[in-house]
This record gives sequence, structure tokens and C-alpha cells, in this order.
Amino acid sequence: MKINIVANSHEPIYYQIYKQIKKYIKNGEIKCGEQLPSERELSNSLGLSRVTIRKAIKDLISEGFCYKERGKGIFVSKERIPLKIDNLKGTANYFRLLGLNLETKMLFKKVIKPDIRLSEKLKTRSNVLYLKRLRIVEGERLIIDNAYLPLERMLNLEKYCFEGSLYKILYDIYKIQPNRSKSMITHKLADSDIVNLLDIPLNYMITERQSIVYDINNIPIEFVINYYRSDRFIFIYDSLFTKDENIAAFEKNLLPLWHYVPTS
Amino acid sequence: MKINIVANSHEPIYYQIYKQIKKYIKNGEIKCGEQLPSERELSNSLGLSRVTIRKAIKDLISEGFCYKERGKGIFVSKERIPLKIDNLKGTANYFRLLGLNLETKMLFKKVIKPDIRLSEKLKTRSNVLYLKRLRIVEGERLIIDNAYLPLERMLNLEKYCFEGSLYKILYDIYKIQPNRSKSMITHKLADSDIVNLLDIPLNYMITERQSIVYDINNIPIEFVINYYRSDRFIFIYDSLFTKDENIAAFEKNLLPLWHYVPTS
DNA sequence: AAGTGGTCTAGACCACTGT
DNA sequence: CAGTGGTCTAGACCACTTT
Repeated sequence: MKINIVANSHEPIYYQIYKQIKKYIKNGEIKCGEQLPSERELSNSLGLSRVTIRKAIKDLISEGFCYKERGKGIFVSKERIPLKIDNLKGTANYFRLLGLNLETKMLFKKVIKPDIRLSEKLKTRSNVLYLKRLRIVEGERLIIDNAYLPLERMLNLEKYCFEGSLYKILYDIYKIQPNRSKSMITHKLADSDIVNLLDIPLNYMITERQSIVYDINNIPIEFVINYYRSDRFIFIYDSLFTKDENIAAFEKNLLPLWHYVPTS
Repeated sequence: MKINIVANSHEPIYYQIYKQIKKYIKNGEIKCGEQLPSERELSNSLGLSRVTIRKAIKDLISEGFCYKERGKGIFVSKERIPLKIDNLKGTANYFRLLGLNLETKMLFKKVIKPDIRLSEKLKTRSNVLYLKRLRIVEGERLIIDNAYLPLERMLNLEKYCFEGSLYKILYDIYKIQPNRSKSMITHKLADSDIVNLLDIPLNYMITERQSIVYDINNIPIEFVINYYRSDRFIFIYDSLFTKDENIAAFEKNLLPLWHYVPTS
């Protein structure tokens, strides 16, 4: 790997480094999983300050081209996984179709009384089962799943094991099936809780998705907040034309959702 | 605004600053559009290096809480705009429903011969109209729109003015209407072209969306690549349960789409 | 012990904005 | 012109991983 720096260019040095390494990765001249030279190695060989190198690497990382491991070095990322965000058949089912191994680890399970915001989303005052789960894909800790399920129509749901498919339990036991959902997606930085669970550096970029899931009768059956490692996924979805819908009114009703912060 | 730093904490100093300023913004103690103290002011008053302050501010910016203007200072961001990414009624129509002023500026218009990747997406070898437009929402330059339209069924399309609604032209003149679309969404960093058009700093975080839009007969009518200022939007969408679909096959067919780089 | 990335300092010069 | 953010230097110490 050879990097050429043009001094006195209108382009910042860190940007020249960023672009050239990115090109090497895109062209496959450095392959997935391979290690890049260390920060000090680059800074010595290029005669630049380590801070400048770090800025270039930081940008490569925030775009998902490489990642760092403390004490080890800098590595080229694997290819992103396409994640269908309008999937209503469950995460377990989706990864099975993709042919990827999914492991689900239970982190927290508790029956809680919903606060006003949550009970408005789920349109019930009944108790709610809060499930916090970690999704491990092909050995990588990639997704945190916070689900809130109204227990009204799901008696004794808390008794079950949720290391498999939640939607399968809902259907097999209660004959409840997701039919539609309303979602939002945004990116944020990982707080210390997420950092520990996903084993990523502090303030790493993650994607947050919030959804209200409804059954065939438009009764809410789940409110869910997901956190995805942004650098490991591309998000895909299908859309269909719907005849008549007051978008503006729709937004206003749902807006408070986006500010919902889960209590654990 | 008062910031307390605990030295020798396990939490990095930049993270303490980041968290406290974020809290002030979330609580509304610093309001939208208000100016934060300058980097030097903060570094002097807190007795810290400017680099440490910059790191804290950088994280606030990448999460959309504030933004910088060169030569001016650091400001608190306005509230994000909810953007319906499964909208098939056109951008112009959407912003009108939201009650926001949208201005569309034509940047580039050319009839091109599609390369192999583009003609596969549009399923035609006919010429393609390439449109590059800038969307200005309430005076903010927020969206870049790259559209590729097969001219086969849209004779003389290039003659029209596209500073209004493209979909209105397609329907009024050719009776062609979007019926479904397949899309992907991801984030990346702004290159110099995007930086100039959206008037943002180099390597600013943006959201990229690619879509193939189909009519009622499943004939592709548009391939589009959008760039959004990530910090100014939250992305929302609806999903509906669809009975039977081979997700894995679906992904594999579409995957090359995600790597498509527009030629201008 | 040697090497890695994570954090931090105390400067410097540049380009841009406002007065 | 003074003030702002943008870039960059040449160090330093820490925590972590591997040998």
C-alpha cells in the first residue's frame, strides 16, 4: 500500500489519505479482515503527525470501511449485511432466509407498568413485558432489541423463553400475527450501555429504529427500539403506492414516538 | 451554561462535555439557533486543550444536535424534519402536505446512454434522461436528487422544466404513475461535490438512498440516488405484511444496485 | 516488554466572517 | 482587524493485547 501526499494542495492531508485508503479497499487491493499499518507506522512512514492519520482513519471507520481493535490494530471491514427494515416476519426468520447464523441472547426480562408515553403507543393500560435481547450474527454482536409487549392478550407471555423467535411464540400460543408497522430510523452515537453490549468504541455510530407493530385489526402488539451497528448493515425496504392518506396528520400523531427513551 | 469536569474519571473528558451540552440542548436550556461558546472560549474557561473541546463538539454535530459555521461559531440545530422514505407521491407533494416551503433547483440535465449497470436496473437499452436537482427546504439546502429516467415511454421528456414535481409531469403527459419501489438506505461522508452543493463541511455525515421505482405493470420508470443531510431528518416509513416472498433471492438480484456510482 | 489504539496538551498557521 | 472554525505538529501518558 502506497500513499502519496501532495503538500499545499487545497485538499487537506487527512482527506488525501482517507481517499487513497478507501480506494485500495474498494478495489480489493486490501481485503476484508486484513490489517492496515498501525497509526504510528503510517505517521512515521509518511512523515505526518499521528493526529492527522487518526482523522483519516476515523472517517474511514465512520463510513464503515474499517474498524479498530484496541491493542490490536486497524482492520478492513467485512461486507455489510442487507437488512430488510420492513420485514414483519421476525428477525430470526430473516437471517435464516439469508443463510446467516443468528444467536439471540436474553439480557433482561421484566413485567412493567407502562408510563403514559408507552401506554399511548400500545393503546392499553395493561402491564407490559419488557424484553431486552442481544442479536449475534455469525459471531458478531450486531443488534440490540428492546421490545415492549402488552400482556392483555398475551397472558403468561413472560413465562416463555425468548432466545428463539418472538413472533413464532405470539403466533403459536396466541394466534397473534404482525400485519403492519410504523417506523422511524435515525443514527446516533453509542452510549456506554450500548458500547459494552456491542463491544464497540465509545460514541461509535449506530442506527436506531423505533417501530409500533400492529395486528390485522390495527391493534398494537409491540413497540420496539432496535440499535444496529451502522457500519455492518445496509438497510433495504419495499414501498407500495397507497391511495389516500393524510401524511401530515399521520406524522403529527406519531411524532412523540421519536423522542421515546426506554426505561430499563 | 455551566460544565463540570471530573478529572481522573473513567469517563473521558470530551465525553463529559458532550453529555452535559447534549443535556442542556435536550432540556431546552439552550434553544434552537442559539450560539454556543466558541471553541477557544470553552477551552480557556474549562482549562482544557482546544482539541478536547473539538472532539466533544464533533460528536454533538455527528448526532445532529448542533452545527458549525466557519468564521461564525457553533449553533444549536433546529428540530429534524420527518421524511417519509416510502413516499411514492413525489417530494414536492410531500413537503406541501407537511406545510414546508420547497424550492427545487435544476443543476444538470442530460440525455445519456446508460451503462450496463444502469440499463439492468431500468431494464431498457433506450436512452436515459439524467436529472440532478437540489432541494431547498425553508431556505436550507438539504437534499440532492439524481434521477435516471428511461426515455422509451417518455418521448421528449427532456424538454420539460423540472423545478416543480417530476411525478406530476410523468402523470400529466405520459399517464405514468409510480406504484412501487425497492430501496436501500445507508450513511456515508460527503465528498467535495456534495459539500459544495449542500454547503456543509468536508466529510460531513449524509444519508444516501437509492431506489428503483416501478409503475403498475412492474416496469421500471426511474432509478434515483438521493443524498440527505443526515442531521436534518428523521426517516419514517410504513410496512405491510406480504404473504409470500423469497427474501434471499430478492436480495441477491438487487445487490449490485447498492454499489452503483452515478456518472455525471 | 513491546506494540497497539485512546486520550490529551500547548502550541501553530490557514481561511473565512463580521465590524 | 479581531474572532471564528479547519488543519496540523510533536510530543505525553494511559489501557489493552500479544509475545
